[in-house]
Formats: sequence, C-alpha cells, structure tokens
Amino acid sequence: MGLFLSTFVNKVDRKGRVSVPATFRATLAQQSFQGIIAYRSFTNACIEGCGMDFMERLSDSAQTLDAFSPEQEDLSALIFADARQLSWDPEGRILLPEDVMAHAGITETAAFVGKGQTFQIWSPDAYRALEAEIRARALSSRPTLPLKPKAPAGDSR
Amino acid sequence: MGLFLSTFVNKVDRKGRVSVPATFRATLAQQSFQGIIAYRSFTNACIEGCGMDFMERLSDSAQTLDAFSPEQEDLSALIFADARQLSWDPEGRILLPEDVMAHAGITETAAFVGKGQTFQIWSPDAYRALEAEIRARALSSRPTLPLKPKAPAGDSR
DNA sequence: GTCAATACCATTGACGCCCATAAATACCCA
DNA sequence: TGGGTATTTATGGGCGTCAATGGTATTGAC
Repeated sequence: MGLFLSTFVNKVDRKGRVSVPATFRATLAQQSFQGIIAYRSFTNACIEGCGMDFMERLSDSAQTLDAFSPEQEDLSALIFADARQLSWDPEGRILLPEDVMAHAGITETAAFVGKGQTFQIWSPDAYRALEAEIRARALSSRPTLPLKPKAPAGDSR
Repeated sequence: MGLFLSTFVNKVDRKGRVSVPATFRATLAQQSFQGIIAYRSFTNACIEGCGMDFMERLSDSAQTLDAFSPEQEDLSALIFADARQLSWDPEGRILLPEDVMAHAGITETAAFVGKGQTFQIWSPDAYRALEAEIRARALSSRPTLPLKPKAPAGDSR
C-alpha cells in the first residue's frame, strides 16, 4: 500500500526548491503523476499534500454530496480549485509556489509530516508547537482507536 | 501468526545501533518492509514498535474517522508523523535516532519487550521498575481475561 | 531582451553494506 | 550421556553509496 510516515525537515533554497523525502517519493513512485498534489489547508497554517491516487479518491467521496449543493461548491473551491500539481526534478525536488509558502509561513526550511494516506508541509517551528500541544493533551485524554480486524489477505500458515 | 514474546536486553553501540532480537525479526520476516516501525509512546517513557502490516492496520482503522476531523489530526500527529521506518542491516541491527533514545532514556542498553501483536523498547532500568510495580499490583487486583472461543479455521470478520 | 523554470553537475555527510570476532546455542556422534 | 563441533546470534569497525543540497547552464515564454 505505501504509507507516508515520519517527519522530515528539509531546506528551501533561494529558488524555492525543496527535496521531497526519498521515502515519500518511493510511495508515490508507481502513481500516474510523478510529483505531489498540494493545496492550502483550510483548517491549519500548513499545506496538504498527497498523490494523484488520493486526489481521485477525494473526488469520488465528494460525489456523495449533491451536485450544485453548497457543500459541494465549497469543497471544490477549497480543494480542487486550490490544488497544484508539483512535479519533481531529476533530484527529487519540487518548487513551492510563493502563495503556498506564505500560507504555511515557510521560509528557510519545510517539515514534511506523514499522516498515513497523506502528508502535510509545515513551517518546522509551527509544527513543533502544534505537536507539543497535541502530545500534552494526549497525556491526559489518552486517545484510543478501535482496531479493525486483520484483513483476510490470504496468509495461510 | 507470529507473536512478539519475551524480553531481550541488547547493547547500543557508539553508532546508536542495536540488534533486533532474532525471534522478533523472524515474525517480521515476510512483511513488506524489512525492518521495524518505531514511534514514541504518548503515555509512557518508551518506544512503541511494530511491523509495517500493523501500521497499515492502524491506518485502515484511522480511516473510520472523517478526513480533516480533529481526532484524525491528533492521531496522525501522535503516530504516523512520529513513526520512523528503521530498516535493519544485514546483521539485523537498527539505528535508533537520538530523540527517540532520549524519549525512552536509553543510553547503553535497550530492552525489547514483547507485547503480542506489537512490542516496546525500554531503558532496562525503567522497565524493571515498571514490571515490579505491575507485578505488585497484580497480587492484589488479580486481573482476569475472558477467553474467546477457538476460531474454527478462517479469520474473524 | 528579461525572467523564470528546469535540466545538469559537483560536493558532503549520513547511512547501508561488508568484513571480522566472540559468545552462545544447537547438533552430532561415539 | 557427554564431549566436541558447527551454526547462529550479537557486537565492533571500515568503507562505499546515495540522498540532500548548492550552484551553473540551458531552455522556453513573453
């Protein structure tokens, strides 16, 4: 399947180029588009990133909303209209557009944060602060997750 | 199925390498990623460890939560963003990152503690203390576990 | 022509791979 | 059953490779 895991902080050079972490590139390698899809988060000061496959899944999911409904309108504007296809160069770097960098407050370094099916790009400082907050909250709230049973993917033994 | 059982204490060399116990490697052998996934526990001073298969199960389970929901955000930050893919070398060793070692208070030796489907990595001293505590508590509380009936052949669903 | 995007090349530092050794265990055979 | 040997595991260190990064050249659009 290929998940986006871990957090990587990479430098943004004066041209606005950043290396996409090699492991992220590996999970995106067999997808149709050789690069990432990026759009500005509408809940956080960060950039949402994913591959073309996930974008198509989002599109499928959005179709459960009625066509021409306000929800559909909003979601389209927030995601599809804002999404940019950023292909990487031979070295695995993408060029971050100005307005996207501004939205996330990214200047010299960018943090690629794995979220499983997707990832986010943050200003390292901003993400550190958020992470500390979440971790502090987790100490008292102790979040849990009901585990789904193992998928029956033919492992006989 | 292959369970993580027993506790093994191994040395951390000056490069930060530790041997993953051979029996643990054996249970992970036929998984897609040749190594372990490790993330800092958000309740204890230890490292949570598992294989890629378990991580994918976690990801599947997390998708029952809505995309962009706060619960999803928190869980991603605590697990997926913090998860490191530590592949082992031909000798079966992994490289423990600095901050991970610091979180668990590991310096010279590391204790691999089996927990069935997953395992944990502790500072041996810290784990000894915790184990004594748990054992003392068990003397008075006498915990029990309702046994599930034996599954006939196939998996649960 | 200018500007920006992209391809090309060069450096370095971390990590993965190979060796070699020691200890512990499993195995074999008398 | 006991002794001896072979195999596996844990550990230590040197070296090559690749990912990340910075710079330069080339291309193409306006």
